[in-house]
Amino acid sequence: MLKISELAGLIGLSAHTIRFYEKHGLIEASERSESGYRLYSAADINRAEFVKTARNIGFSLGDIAQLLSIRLDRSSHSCREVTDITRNKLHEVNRKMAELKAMQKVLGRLLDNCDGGMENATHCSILEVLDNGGLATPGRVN
Amino acid sequence: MLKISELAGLIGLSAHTIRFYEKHGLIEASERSESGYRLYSAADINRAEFVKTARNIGFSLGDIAQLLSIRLDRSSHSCREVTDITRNKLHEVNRKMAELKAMQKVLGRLLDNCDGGMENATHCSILEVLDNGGLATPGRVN
DNA sequence: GTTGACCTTAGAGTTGTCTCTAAGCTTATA
DNA sequence: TATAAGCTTAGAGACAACTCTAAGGTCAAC
Repeated sequence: MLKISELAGLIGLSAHTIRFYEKHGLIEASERSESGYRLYSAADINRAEFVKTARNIGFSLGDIAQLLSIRLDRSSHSCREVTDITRNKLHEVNRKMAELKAMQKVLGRLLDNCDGGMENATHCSILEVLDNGGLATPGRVN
Repeated sequence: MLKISELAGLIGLSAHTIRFYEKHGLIEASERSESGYRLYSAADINRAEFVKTARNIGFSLGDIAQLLSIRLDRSSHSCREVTDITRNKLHEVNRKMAELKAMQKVLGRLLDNCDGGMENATHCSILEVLDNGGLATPGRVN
């Protein structure tokens, strides 16, 4: 049985974060010492590692809560439920990527068209673009 | 001179958001009516549009505050300051993109290896991966 | 002169994920 | 036995960027 900071060291989360996850139902200590310290069993550790792994991949705490409830009773959930959660996450990631790509493109163009020298910003092309409502016409390089 | 909801309609922000931006120094109404209504001049409108454009591109409110202070007195700032802000933003976007790409890759592999059928999740390969600390060995397709 | 849309303010609430604090026990070490 | 490190709790604070509410004043139209 591990104490909270031992678990924290093992899985690479702070004790604070572990308590926070506990409050949200993600991690639990199946026992307490006489003095009230949380004690983590092997099963608790596995669960905590599951949480950490899922978090590393990028699942939200809400996603993880769902995955955990499936994991807890695999036989009464379908594999499909798991792939749905995963697919939704992938879609979310794809959406964000698309947004970031658009930003990347615009920022890149802004920089391409601006020399960025130490002279003053009176004719800064980036400020001009911002003043004119954005890159109205697509840049030369598409 | 426009009232707040007129400005809101013009630039596509809510009146709430405009007041919020004002509180953060991004937008201002250079006049007030006798009864205290905000009144926006052409210059105010340009400024508000600048803010909206920068926001659309993805600059944070903090970035925009900096850009505005340069815009307000272009001659005492260098073009370089503007490109620095832009370049920092681009780096941030690149970092996030890299994170998302990693997530995309892992999520894609998880889905590839899981049939996601309606049978129960006893042998769900995604749960197994999560239980085993992630995709330890790189998948076949690299 | 009344209705209804619009305006004002200060301030609270939202979402997600922590992060920290205070005040007070417990345990290990010297 | 003294000290430091570690544990407990409830609850506050941080961050970004809104979003909304309450309570009330103003204005245009009919």
